[in-house]
Amino acid sequence: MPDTPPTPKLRLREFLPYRLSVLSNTISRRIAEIYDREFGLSIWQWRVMAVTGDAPGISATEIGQRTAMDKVAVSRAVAGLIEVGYLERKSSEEDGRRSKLYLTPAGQSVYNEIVPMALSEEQALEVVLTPEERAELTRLMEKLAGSASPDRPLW
Amino acid sequence: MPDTPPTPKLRLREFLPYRLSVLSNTISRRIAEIYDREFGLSIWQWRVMAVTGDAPGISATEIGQRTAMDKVAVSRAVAGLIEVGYLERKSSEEDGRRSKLYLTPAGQSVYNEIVPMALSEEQALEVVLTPEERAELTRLMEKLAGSASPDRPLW
DNA sequence: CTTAATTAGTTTCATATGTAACTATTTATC
DNA sequence: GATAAATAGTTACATATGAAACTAATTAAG
Repeated sequence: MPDTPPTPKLRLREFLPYRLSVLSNTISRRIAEIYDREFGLSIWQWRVMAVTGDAPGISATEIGQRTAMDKVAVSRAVAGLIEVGYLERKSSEEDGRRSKLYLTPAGQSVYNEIVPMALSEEQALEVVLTPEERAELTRLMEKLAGSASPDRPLW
Repeated sequence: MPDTPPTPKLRLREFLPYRLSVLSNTISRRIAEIYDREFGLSIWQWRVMAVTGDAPGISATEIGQRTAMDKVAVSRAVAGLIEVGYLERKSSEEDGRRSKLYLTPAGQSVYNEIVPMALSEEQALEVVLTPEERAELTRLMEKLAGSASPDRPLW
């Protein structure tokens, strides 16, 4: 009678998907708290502002591609930002389905404030790493990203 | 009249919190899909099973600490697992508030099946990294985790 | 002891999120 | 050029999640 193979050990704390998730959530929480407290923005709204500030006239679909958000999330974030007056929508001449998005002056001003804060948060986080380590981390994350979704766009 | 300082550039794709979030979500999604399809388990339920399998008799509060889940999430995951018959609750003799959790035979059997799958998913993911790179990634993530929450328990 | 403060865990309620269905417009096919 | 297929974006609905209130049991303080 054959033995049943013993169940291998798994310790959650050493399990990569778990460790990544906890780390990412810890960081996201911290940052979300700042955006919310300082500007009343959700992470999603902040992402939309970030890419719109970087590429004025961008469409909702493009925002989705650049932010890894699905179209419903983009739609909601955009609606909220228009509501509070940070974003403005113009419909595209060439394509009536599409709309082009722009920061309003108020939105631009929030953007100008939030970007340095975001960058300084990132730096505060990365301060424990040497420049070489940061580069290495990026490289390793890229490798993992490729492994996790081989069909992912290469940017 | 002083110039206003120019807004520094921020590209979301190069922003560490964003990159981490996208990577983590990509991986979590993939794995969640497997647990759900194969065993009808959510990520949270799987985490509870993982630590209960590793430490039978554990309490809900301890599960929360080990899985980075809040007590509401633990409570719900445990309730669901008891419902489907994978987990059993005994109340503690010493402390009437506390309850001790155990995998049922059915739960143990799912556990025995799921652990190898989880480990092999992890390996499939990490296959693009050399052992040295894996160690380095762990080290860098630990550093970041310490930076992100300096008060975090040291395990 | 008796009362207050703490802790374990659950329930409630309000909000966030994802999937699918929908509208409007554009592009492709015949 | 009419009709079908595809695309951009929104809406509706069902479920997930988090914060706060709650219950029950234990521990601390007087």
